Amino acid sequence: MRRITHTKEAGIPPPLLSRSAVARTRADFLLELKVYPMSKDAKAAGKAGAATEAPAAEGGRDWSKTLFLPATEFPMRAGLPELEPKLLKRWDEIGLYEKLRSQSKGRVKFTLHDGPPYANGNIHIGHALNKILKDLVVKSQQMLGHDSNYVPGWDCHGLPIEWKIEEQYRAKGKEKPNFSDPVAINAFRDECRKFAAHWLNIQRDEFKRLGVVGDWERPYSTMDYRAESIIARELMKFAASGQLYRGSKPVMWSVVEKTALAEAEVEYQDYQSDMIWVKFPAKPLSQAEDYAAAETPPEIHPEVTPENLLGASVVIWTTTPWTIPGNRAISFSSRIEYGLYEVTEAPENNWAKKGDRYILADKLAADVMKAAKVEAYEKRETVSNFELRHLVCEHPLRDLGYAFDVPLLDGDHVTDDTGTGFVHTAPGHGADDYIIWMKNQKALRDQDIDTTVPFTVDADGVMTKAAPGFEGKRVLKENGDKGDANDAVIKALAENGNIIARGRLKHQYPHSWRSKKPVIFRNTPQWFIAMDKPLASGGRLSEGESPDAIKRGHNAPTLRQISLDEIKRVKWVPEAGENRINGMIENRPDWVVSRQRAWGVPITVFRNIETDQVIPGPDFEKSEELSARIEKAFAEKGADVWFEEGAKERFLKSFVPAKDLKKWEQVKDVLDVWFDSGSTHAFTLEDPTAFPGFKGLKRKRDGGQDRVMYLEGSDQHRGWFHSSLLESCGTRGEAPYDIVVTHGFVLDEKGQKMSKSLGNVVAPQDVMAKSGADILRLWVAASDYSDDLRIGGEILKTFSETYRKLRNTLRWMLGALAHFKPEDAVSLKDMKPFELERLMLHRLAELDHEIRKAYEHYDYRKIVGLLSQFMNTELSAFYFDIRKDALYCEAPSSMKRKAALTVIDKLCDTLIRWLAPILSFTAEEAWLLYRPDEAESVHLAPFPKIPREWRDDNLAAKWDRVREVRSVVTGALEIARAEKKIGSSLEAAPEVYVTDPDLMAGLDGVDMAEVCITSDIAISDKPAPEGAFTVPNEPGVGVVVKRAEGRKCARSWRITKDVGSDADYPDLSARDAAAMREIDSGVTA
RNA sequence: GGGCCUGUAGCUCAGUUGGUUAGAGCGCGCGCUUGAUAAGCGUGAGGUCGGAAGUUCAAAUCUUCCCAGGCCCA
Repeated sequence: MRRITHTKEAGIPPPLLSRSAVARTRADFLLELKVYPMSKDAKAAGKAGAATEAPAAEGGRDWSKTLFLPATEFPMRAGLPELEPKLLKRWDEIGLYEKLRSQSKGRVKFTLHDGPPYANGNIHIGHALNKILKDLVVKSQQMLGHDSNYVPGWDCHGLPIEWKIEEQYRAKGKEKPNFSDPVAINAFRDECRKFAAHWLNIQRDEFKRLGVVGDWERPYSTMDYRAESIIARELMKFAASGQLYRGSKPVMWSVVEKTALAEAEVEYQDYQSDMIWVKFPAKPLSQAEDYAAAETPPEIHPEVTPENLLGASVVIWTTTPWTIPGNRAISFSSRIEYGLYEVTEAPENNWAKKGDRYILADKLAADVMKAAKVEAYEKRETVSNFELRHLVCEHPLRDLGYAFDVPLLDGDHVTDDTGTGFVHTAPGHGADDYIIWMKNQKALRDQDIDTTVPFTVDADGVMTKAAPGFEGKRVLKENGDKGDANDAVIKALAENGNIIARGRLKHQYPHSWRSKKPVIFRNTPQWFIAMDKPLASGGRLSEGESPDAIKRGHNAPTLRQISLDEIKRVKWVPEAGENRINGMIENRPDWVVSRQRAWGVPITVFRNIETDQVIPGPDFEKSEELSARIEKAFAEKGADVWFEEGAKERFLKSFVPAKDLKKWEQVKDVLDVWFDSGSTHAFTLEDPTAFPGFKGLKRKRDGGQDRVMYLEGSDQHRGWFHSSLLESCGTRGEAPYDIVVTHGFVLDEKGQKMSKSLGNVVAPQDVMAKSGADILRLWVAASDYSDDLRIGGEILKTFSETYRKLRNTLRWMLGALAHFKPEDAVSLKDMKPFELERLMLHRLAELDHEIRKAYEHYDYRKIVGLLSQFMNTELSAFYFDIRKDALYCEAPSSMKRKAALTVIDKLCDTLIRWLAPILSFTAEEAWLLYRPDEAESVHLAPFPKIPREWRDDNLAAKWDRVREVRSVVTGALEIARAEKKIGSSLEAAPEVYVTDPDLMAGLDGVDMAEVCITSDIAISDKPAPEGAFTVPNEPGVGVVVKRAEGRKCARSWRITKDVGSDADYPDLSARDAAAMREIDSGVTA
C-alpha cells in the first residue's frame, strides 16, 4: 500500500495494478536489491538500497529501501524434488566420496560395514530407513573427526532369484534345467547372475537418490568372483577344522520333481489321508535304571514302570502310516492329563479287544474308544508325567526288525485337541519330530538309544532297506498318486496286533506349488556346522599367547561358547539386542548350511563314499593346497567352475590317486545364503586390495582404535548378525563387529504392518518425488529407531512442516548475512556490551556439548529436538525477532549491528554443519550460498569447534530472568491487543512492576523495551497497581500496558518522542535520522 | 503357543534413583503484523500417561494380569 501511494506521488502514471503486476514490481525490486552472496562486492550490496535511492521529498521517501532487509537466493520453498538431483550430480562431479577419503587419511577409522540387501526388486521404505540411518551414522562420524568410509554391498545368490529365472524359463516354454547337466546349470546360473546385476544397479540408483554418500562405484557383491572364492574358502576352513559335518534332516520333498522344497514353495491343499491308531506296548525297564529321587513326587511309586502300566499300551494317532517304520519315539506333553483306560466290552474280532489297557489323554479317551469301536471302557488310573517320562515302549513292528526301545519325550508341540494326546515321532519325517529328537540327543544316548535318523524313504518315494519289511513299497508314485506303503504298514500292524482303528481324513496337506502334487517330509543328507564340538584351534589369542597355546583339545571351547563370549564383548544398541541374540545362540541347533539348489556358492568339499572322509578335512594333510586350488579357480572364473564338466578330476588331480577318483563324491549342494552374507566381513573388511578404504583397519581388540559397526533391522538378530557372528567365531574366534545397532520396522500410521492388500504402503520413491529425500531423512532422524517407526500422510505432513520451519530460519540468517562483511566481525572481547549476543554464543557452546554427545551415541532424535527447539524458540521467536530492529535499521557503523551479524554468522555456520548429516541436501544448498567462494561441500566440513570461553552460565541465568519478565509483558500485550488498545507491540510502552529482587537484578543493564519489542518501557520496583496484569507463575511481576507516546518513526516504526528532532529527516526518530545521514553520505563502515 | 520389544497430547518425541498443577517442537483455534509475507510474532485449547488390579504416605515410573501392535521362532 505504501509503495503504491509513493509511486503515485512520485509522478509515475498510476498503473492498473493487477496482482501479477504487483508481484512483478516486487520481484524487480528484489532483483535490484538482491545481494548475491557469491559476489565479492558485498560491501556495495550492503548500501545498494540506500545509494541508488536519490533523496526525495521526505514525506514520500520509501524508507523500506533504506533498510538492511534480508536478501538471499535461498528460496522459501525448497523444491526438494528438483533440487536434490542437482546436488547429487554435483557431489558426483566433485568426487565427494574420494575427497572425503583422501581428506581423512590416517584418522581413526569408523567403519560401518553394510549389510547387503537382496538384489531382486525396487527398494521399499524399510530399505530407505536402513540406508538413511546408516548415512546419518557415516556422515556424523566423519564430521566428528573419523575416517568414516562406507562400502555398500548386495546379496545376490539364493532362492528368490532362482524362482524368477525359473519363471522366465516357463514363460519361454523351456523346461526347468537339469542341474546335473554342467552346461544347463551354468546357463541357468548365468541368467541368475544377470538378474541380480540388473537389480543391483536399480537399487544403487535408488539408494543414491536418498542422499547416501558411499563408494557406489565400487560396491561389494556376494556374486563377485572374488567374493565367491572367499566364501568357498571360509567354508573350507570349517571343513578343514572338522566343524563341518555331514548329517541328515527331514526336508519337504517333492517325489514328482525329485527336489527339496522350501516352506515358501509349498501350498496347503485338501488331501485325503489314511489315519490309524497304533498301540506301542509299554515295556518294563531294567531295575538297574537309577532315576533322580529328587524329582520323584512322594505319592508316586518310585520304581520304574509302575506295575499297573505293564501290559498297557501308549496309543498314537497318525495320518501318515508309512512313517511308522521311521518311528523312534513318542511325544507327550506335561501340560496334558493322562489316564490308564481298560476296554471292558468290545465286539468279536475287533482290533481293540476286551481287557486291552490304553494310556490316553483324558480329554481324548472317549474319541479314541469310539474310533476303535469299543462298546464300554473304564478309567483305571491317573498316569502322571513322571511315569510317562520314565516309560519306554516297544515299537509296534518289533518283530519285523524294530527291536529298539521307543522312549517318551516331553514336547510343547503336543496338544489334546485331536488324536490321543501322544504324538508318533519319526525324526526323519517331520520338523517337530526332528527337533524334539535332536533336543533329547544326549539323554537318549545315555539310555543307550541309537539317535541316528534313519533314511527310510529314498528320493523316488520308495521305502529303503532301513524300513525292514517294507523295502520297495512306494509312499507316492512318480505321478504323485498314493503308493502301496500305507496299506503294507497297516497290514503289518494288524498282523502284530498293534492297530486299534483306522479311517480316512480330509485335511490340509502340503503340495508342491509347481506340480500341485503332495510332498513328503523325508530325511536327507545335509551339511552342518557344529555348535557344540570343541574347536581345536578355537578361541581368540590373548595377548602374548602363541598360536600353539590355543590347541586345547577336548577342553577347547565350542562355537557356541565362543559366540556367547563374543556377544558380551560387543556393544549392542539398544541393549536389548544382546539379550535377543544371546537367547538365539544359546538355543539354536547346529547350522544347516547346505541347500539342494543351483544359484549359490557350492559347498566345495569331496566325500569318500566308502569311508565318509571329507576333504578338505582335519585328517587330510593336503587340505590347504586343495583349498587354495579351489579358491584360486573361483577367484579367476567364478564358482561356475565347480559345476563344469571334469571339475572333480581337475580339482582332485594329484591329491587323490586317479584310480580312487570314483570313490570320491563331489558335493554339488550350494551354501545357505546366510553363509554368503555371514562371510562379507572376510571379503570386504579383510580385503584391502579390493577395498582400499579398509587398508590398515586395526580394531580396538587388535590394539588399534578403529571400530566396526553393523547396523540393520532387528530381524537380523536371527539373520546377518547371527550368521556373521558364527562364521567369524568359527574361523577367527571373534565377532566381526564392535558395535551392533538395530532398528525397528516401518509400519503404517496406525502401527499396522504395511501390505498391498491393506493399501497402506508408503513407497520411498513417491515420498522423494513429492516431498524430497530430506523429508524422509528428517523423519528417520526424528524417530525412535530402536522401536518400530510409523509413516503415513499425516506424519509426512508434520515433518514437512518441521522442515519448513527449520528451513526458514536458515533462510533468514542467510538473508541477514547478505549485509555482513567478514572484516566487520566483532571479537569476543568487543562483544562485552552485547549480552544478547553473548547469550547466543553461550547457547552454541551448550548445544555443542549436547549435540556432539548425541551424535556420538547415535541419538539423532535428540538432535532434531534440540535444533528445532533452538532454531524455532530461541532464534526465530526470540533473538531474531528482537534483533530485527538493530539489523534492519541501525547505521552501517553500528557496533550492535556488527555484533549481531557476527553472531548470526556463527549461528549459521554452526547450524548448517550440525544439520548436514540429517538434512544433507538442504544443508548443502545453504552451505553453498553461505560460503560461495571456498565451500565445496558441507559434507567435507567437520563439526565446528566452539571456544569454551563462549560459555557463560551466569549470563544465561540472568537472561532466564529477563525472559521470565518478558513473558509477563507479552502476556499483558496480548490482553491489550484483545481489548484493541494496541495492535503491534511497538504501539505499547508497558509499565513493569518487579517486586522480586532476584528478577529485578536480572534486568540490570538490559534494554527491556528492545527485548519486549515495544517502543518504550518503564521498569519499577514498586508494587504493581490494582488491575495490573499478572501471571500466577510470576507473582513478582505486574504489567500495565500504556500506549507509547510520541510519533511513529516512518523508518523503524517505533513510536518515540524524538521523531523530527533532526530537521533533515522530520519523519524519523533521532536514531534513524542519524543512520540515514550516514547512509546518505555513502558511509558504509 | 514360545523368546525379545513397544504402547505418554492430532503427529514426532522428553519425562533423571517412584515425590509439587505430566513437558517440548510441529500441527490446530484465536489475535497481531504485512520490512523473513505461500513467511514472522503472540496467545489458547488439547493427555483418566493402552486397560485393570496390587505394592506404597505417594505410581507415567515398581509387580501381576489383560488388551493392542511389531520382530523372530514354533
